[in-house]
Amino acid sequence: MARPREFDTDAVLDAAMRTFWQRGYDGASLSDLTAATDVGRQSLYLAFGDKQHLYLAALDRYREHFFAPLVAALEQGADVRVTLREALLPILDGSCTDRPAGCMLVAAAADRAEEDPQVRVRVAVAFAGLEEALLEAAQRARIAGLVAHTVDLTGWAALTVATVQGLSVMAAAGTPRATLVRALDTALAVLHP
Amino acid sequence: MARPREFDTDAVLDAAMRTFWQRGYDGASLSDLTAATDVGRQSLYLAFGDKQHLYLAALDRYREHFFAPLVAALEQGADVRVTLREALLPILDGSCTDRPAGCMLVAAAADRAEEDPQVRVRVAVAFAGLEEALLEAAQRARIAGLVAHTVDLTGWAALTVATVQGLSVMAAAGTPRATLVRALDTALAVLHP
DNA sequence: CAGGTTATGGATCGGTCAGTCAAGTATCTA
DNA sequence: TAGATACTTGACTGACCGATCCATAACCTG
Repeated sequence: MARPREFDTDAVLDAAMRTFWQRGYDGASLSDLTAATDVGRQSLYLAFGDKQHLYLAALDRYREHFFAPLVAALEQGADVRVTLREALLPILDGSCTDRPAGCMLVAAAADRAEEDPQVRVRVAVAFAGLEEALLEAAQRARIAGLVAHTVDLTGWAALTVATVQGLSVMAAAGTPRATLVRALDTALAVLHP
Repeated sequence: MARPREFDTDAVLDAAMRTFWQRGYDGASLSDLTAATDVGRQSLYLAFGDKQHLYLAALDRYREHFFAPLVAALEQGADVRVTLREALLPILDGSCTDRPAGCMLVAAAADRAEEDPQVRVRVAVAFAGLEEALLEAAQRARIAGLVAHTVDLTGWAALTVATVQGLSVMAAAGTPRATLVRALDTALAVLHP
């Protein structure tokens, strides 16, 4: 060992994540990243490799901190409608000032998946996991009599994932909150018995 | 008058539209655009102004040629489910080789709306129009007894727009066709009486 | 045909990008 | 304390970006 790092890797990764989340991959320049992290160019390169790998690490951190908890809550048997609504409302409006609008994984799908296969895989795996968790949670709710028997739950899970993705894009694009919330509530109301 | 243009403005705009559609605003460099249109740099600038205005013109052309026909079909009383399905299926898979995957207006929302207010307005107006057309078409279908009385049509219209946007993003990101079609069909099935 | 006007194509501009290099500095181990 | 090791800093590289300049070519009008 020799001279230790002057920065905290987790904090730097968090700042980088928010920069990518807000501005996208191309929109976040190395200058933006060094400014946001308060870490020099070369130190970033030594610690994380190139820009692509820093982005992948930031995306993994996003999944771990913001996406996985939603999936975990669904898997642990939380109420589908309550869980989804609580998880998504902060995404939909700009009122949540501690984070950028929209879902970073959806943004990654929109502006990075086509060019970077590793991003494509991460996005696909994440949303496949969400869809599966939604399906199983809805099936449990049906057994408990909380969901109508006329709803095709497989289709509903796919529909809900697509809706969440659409809501995320339009939230980041500035669509009025009311429209987004109405769409979300309808998707949840479909389940009503 | 003096020397006339050597190129057809419509054809050039069409090529530029497809280039922006496929690669996004930042991803489409002027070199890409001159290559795709087979028109020189300076000629593009004289004919369309700068890159931003060329993009706006391309976006308007997209709306006119690909988006407006869907809205018009809905307004003219075509069957909601059939019209939506026919319009969206070509977007969802890569099998439609005559155009890039996904909806250009959704792509514009994702990667350009935040920076360009004119793009934001165009996106908002277009999807507000789609939502209104969907609502009115569903209301007419309900009167004709083709739609269940238990569905909140206002919410369904908002939900469907969000779903379409989500499908578009994930189609462009390479999500398997089957998942996308299932989500679309479920959104349409919600209307069933 | 002459004069004016516009389109074209190539060279080039300043600026920014991701990424690298090298010199200096701080810390650990022996 | 000496030397090895690793981090930091800032200047720098080549490539590409959007945009502009300019000389030339093509066309219309009078």
